Amino acid sequence: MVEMTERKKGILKAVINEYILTAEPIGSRTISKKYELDVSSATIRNEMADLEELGYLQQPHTSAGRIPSDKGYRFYVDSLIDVEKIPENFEEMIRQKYLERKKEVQNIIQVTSQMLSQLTRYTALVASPSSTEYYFQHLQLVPLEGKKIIVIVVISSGLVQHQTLTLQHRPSREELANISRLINDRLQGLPLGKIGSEVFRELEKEIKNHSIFKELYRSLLTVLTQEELSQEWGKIHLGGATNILEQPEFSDLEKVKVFLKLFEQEDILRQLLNKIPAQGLQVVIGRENPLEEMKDCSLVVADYSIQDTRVGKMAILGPTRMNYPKVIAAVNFMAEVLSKVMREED
Amino acid sequence: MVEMTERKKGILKAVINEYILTAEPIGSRTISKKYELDVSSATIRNEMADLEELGYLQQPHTSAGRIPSDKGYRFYVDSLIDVEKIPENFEEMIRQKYLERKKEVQNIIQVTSQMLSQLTRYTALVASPSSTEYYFQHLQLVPLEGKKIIVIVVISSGLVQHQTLTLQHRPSREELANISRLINDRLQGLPLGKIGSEVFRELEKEIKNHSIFKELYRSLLTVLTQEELSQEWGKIHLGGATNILEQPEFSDLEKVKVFLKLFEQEDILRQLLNKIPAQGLQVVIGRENPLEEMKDCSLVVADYSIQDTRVGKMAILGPTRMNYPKVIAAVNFMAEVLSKVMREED
DNA sequence: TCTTAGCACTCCCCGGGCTAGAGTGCTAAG
DNA sequence: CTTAGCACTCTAGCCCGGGGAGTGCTAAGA
Repeated sequence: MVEMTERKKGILKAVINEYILTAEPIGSRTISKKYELDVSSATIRNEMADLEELGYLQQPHTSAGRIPSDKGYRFYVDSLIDVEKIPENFEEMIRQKYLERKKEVQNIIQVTSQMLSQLTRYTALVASPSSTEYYFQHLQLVPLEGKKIIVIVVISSGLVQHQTLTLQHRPSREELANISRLINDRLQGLPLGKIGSEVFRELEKEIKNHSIFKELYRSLLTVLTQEELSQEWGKIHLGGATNILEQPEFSDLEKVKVFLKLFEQEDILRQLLNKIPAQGLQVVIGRENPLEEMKDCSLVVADYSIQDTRVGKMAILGPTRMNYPKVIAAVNFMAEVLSKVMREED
Repeated sequence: MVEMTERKKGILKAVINEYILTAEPIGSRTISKKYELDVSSATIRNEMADLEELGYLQQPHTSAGRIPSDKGYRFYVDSLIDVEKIPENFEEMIRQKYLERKKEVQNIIQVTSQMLSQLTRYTALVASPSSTEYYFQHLQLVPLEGKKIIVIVVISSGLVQHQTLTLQHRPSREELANISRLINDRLQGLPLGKIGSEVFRELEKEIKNHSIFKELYRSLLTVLTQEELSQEWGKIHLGGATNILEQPEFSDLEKVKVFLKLFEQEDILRQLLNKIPAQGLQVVIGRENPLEEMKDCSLVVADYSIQDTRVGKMAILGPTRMNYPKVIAAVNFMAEVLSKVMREED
């Protein structure tokens, strides 16, 4: 019966570190030379054969070096990894980047995805905040030409949703002012999740004399309902989508196609992130992934918060042979910085 | 001295049509067989040699068939092409698609790029309206928590720009109402192009007692200045970016990389479209292209209008060997439909 | 003078076979 | 238990030659 020993762990770690760098199968000679383990290549060979038997390593073919298996990576991530440190001054630099853009949520998210992909050289996915924790702040009805009005809803932390609407007749300014005052009084401060048809029914009683309300109703509901909001909110920003092309494992055009097609379908990406129960930091390796297409990929996911409430996720997508120490550090770091920045926003 | 004849034109057209279909060099036999020109392959060979001398065709190497040169495509597009017809019922289908989404400008543009890429199986670029022809409609200042307010500007045809702003002190509701009324009175109906620092200076005199104005000033200017607006307005929507991968000329991964990188840089795409003086429909072939990277590509560009004013452009990007009859028809068609839909919006 | 059949020639593509090199597993000795 | 040595295996890269597609030229026919 083969068992795990400290030396085996050292060798496994060495193999994975080396493989992360080179993307080539690693032979016993390389290990015994580069890492001072003070044993000969023959010994390493024996140990590697054991590690293969244990399922941590595998051979692409006889007479080639070893590469890590998913199980090997898993063990590495769980027990062997030395997470990198992010240089002190990076936070300042990134804050600078945030300041350069208007402090709008969508911009912040976009900057985040860019930074994350630059930091890691992989592809970053960042989901904008999507949460029942948002609350209604202000409704504004602005008349346009003719019978059209624009419905603007301001939600906490500066999120704005708007929609144009054509009414049956041209509304007067007072009419609009009245109705928006009524609605504002009733809804102000309510969490979006609690705004349902009951609230509207109550409202309808109060303002049933305004025929506009019925027309507004549908519009408001769509603007406020999560599904509609999620168009903008759960929105996934991709950063460095083409970075994945730089990885040697994607030198095959067919594979690349599959991925880029995936990237074009936002809803799939959204589902992907949602399926992963990120609390803190989570690493999903190879076939652990919910999508078959991603069997050669890993995801490093973290969530970020506004005021201690988890509202969104971010992830790095890269090949299974990913620089985990670096990526884990980067994702952790960005999640923290983003959470801080979001808090300051409020 | 070799001269162009009707028969040469026929052969050139046949070669290009065939090459568009197969992406392989075309031999004389193929032409004499598939197209009933009633001459033997030997005659075709002579004619093709002439066409090569004239610069319309070229040979990848001796003893291969001919492929069209940029000049050949140019002649084809200018003089030989039979533009395809778009089926009658397509317009209805596309209108349906428009209706499915909220009738917001950004959504309309997105749908347009999707449709265009589906229609052609190439990559579509659609620039959102960007124009001095837009005019100011309404300003709204909404207080958020603390010292923050949100500045919302509604521009003609329902475009909305907004930005959050932190003031020196917490503003009162009346203060905000007053100042926005003053600004609205002054700016209402002004074309954005005419809103410059002079207007603001005048305004400043009127409302100098409101200390808020100075703080607002910068914010308003950025919201209203084109450069800032162009963030959203000149915004390029890509449709079917990965379609370009389906083309055999992009089976080389290096080429693909160049393109996908390009697609990630919106400003470059914007410049690209701006450099092309699209009035009606324009075809840019191969090296005629302003970007070196695109020497193997063609662009078919058209502009679209709102109320007879050209406000934006759309384009199809594909390999030089592109199905011009189809693409030209599609771009023309979508530009027209979009112009119609935009008009109905107002 | 233009067209066409015939033919020799050119060049690419593709598959087979061969070699060099890297890495292994096994054995036997330290 | 470790290690040196060795035979073995497998791949990547290279060269080579044949088949095929297509050409240009020539000379004969309309």
